[in-house]
Amino acid sequence: MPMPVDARRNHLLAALPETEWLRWQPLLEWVDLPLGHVMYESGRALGHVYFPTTAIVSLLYVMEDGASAEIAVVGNEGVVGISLFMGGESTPSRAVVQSAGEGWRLSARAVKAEFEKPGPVMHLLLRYTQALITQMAQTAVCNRHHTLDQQLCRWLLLSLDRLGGSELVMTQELIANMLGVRREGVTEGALRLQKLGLIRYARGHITVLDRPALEARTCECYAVVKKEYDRLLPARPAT
Amino acid sequence: MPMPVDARRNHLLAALPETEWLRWQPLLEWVDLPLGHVMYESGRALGHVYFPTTAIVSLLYVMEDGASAEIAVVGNEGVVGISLFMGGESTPSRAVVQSAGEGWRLSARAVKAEFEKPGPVMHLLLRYTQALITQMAQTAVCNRHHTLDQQLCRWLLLSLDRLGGSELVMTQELIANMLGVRREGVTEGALRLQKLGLIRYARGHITVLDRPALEARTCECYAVVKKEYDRLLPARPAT
DNA sequence: GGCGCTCTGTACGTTGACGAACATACGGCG
DNA sequence: CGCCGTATGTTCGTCAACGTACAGAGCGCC
Repeated sequence: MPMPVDARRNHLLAALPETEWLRWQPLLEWVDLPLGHVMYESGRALGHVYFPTTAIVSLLYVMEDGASAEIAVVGNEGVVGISLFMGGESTPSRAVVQSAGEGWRLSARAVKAEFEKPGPVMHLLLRYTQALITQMAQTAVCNRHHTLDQQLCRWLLLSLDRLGGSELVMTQELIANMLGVRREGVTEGALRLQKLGLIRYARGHITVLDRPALEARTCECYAVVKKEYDRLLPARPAT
Repeated sequence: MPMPVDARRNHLLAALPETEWLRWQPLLEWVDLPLGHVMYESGRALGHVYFPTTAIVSLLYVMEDGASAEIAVVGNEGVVGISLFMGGESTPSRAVVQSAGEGWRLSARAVKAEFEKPGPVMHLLLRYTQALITQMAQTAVCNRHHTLDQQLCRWLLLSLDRLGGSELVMTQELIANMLGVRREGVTEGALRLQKLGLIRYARGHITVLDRPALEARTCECYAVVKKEYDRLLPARPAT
């Protein structure tokens, strides 16, 4: 088996029909995605789309005063850089690696060429985009109505889903940046969760001990998003 | 000129190249869109996409407890029902007519057939979708960081842009539902704006008197969204 | 032309998150 | 082994928005 077999740890790449997969293999390029790496900047045209395998990427908007808010999160279920095939070439948001890892990338030219052919690639990418839209919409709702505690749970669960495993490497400061809240707020929330025995953490390492309890403590937003991803992107539909 | 010439008051329909426009004309169906009409319901498959001409439509999410939050707003610049061509068939959100008016609709079958042909129709709809995504993202940011007053201004401006003119027919109660805030909060905000001479209102009619001042009073979110719509959907690119 | 409904205005206590300031504690490096 | 930087914990006053309750006020309808 050639090297890019690892690439199929990304669900979108895994969902490619065999023909497309064979055609894509030589085009895929492995990339290391270190923590904090800015994958694209607001308004800047992108050179590649990225399919994370082990990394998690946050799409966030940074305001004029420097405050930020996460809009959505992308992991091995998706792709970073949808504006390339959506036709806008750029977006007002920024993509930052939130959890270090790896991924595969495809040049802008290649992805556009693949997308233009009517067929499964286009439909797969569009269905993923719709799932991403749902995540953004639910983020808006959640920001409006739910407490910091609920949002923290949602965020932990979304990140967990995209990592596989039960541990995240992530300081409270970083989480606060992502959620667009104060670090102290995250500390208080995390403390409560720890006291209840749902998580354990220390200096940038968070372990989830009781996932069902976390799910019970979060708002409906998490379930809505999860359900929509499962509906739009069933596991390996093309294998 | 045949009847559907009015349909070109919708910017997307207006942007269609002549060939496509001629093909679409017989497929378009005029629809009345009365206030409060639910165009589609969470999770329900859609039968048509709608191109508003004079109506404004809110995409909103209604929570289990009945509270709601607006995710985006669509007027004569866009189309309601993107999930039809995105491939999901439905979304977890609801579309409600926020300001009565009219529009044109195209059957699900027709729009899918048109979208599948590689060419200008697909690119136009996708670029619109990306603009809509930006609006949703910015709504999330705005909900996180900005005051009710700022959001009220943003909302008025977005609605105004989609109506043309300076008057909206809209009670404060309805605005509150859209924004997902208390009615009293909207009253207080509107009162402040009125005292400053930026708007005038009475029993469900709001007139904007000083638009530049409104723009100065809102957050950056409005400008970001507006700029992105202008960038992605320049006026009549295909005429 | 008054009755009733809808829309708008006002008030008050509560609360979740903020901003700022500071206290503790772990862990790696010299 | 001790120092220092980063990570986490705590406190306190402030504030925007909430929930609730109720008071005018305009409009239409009988």
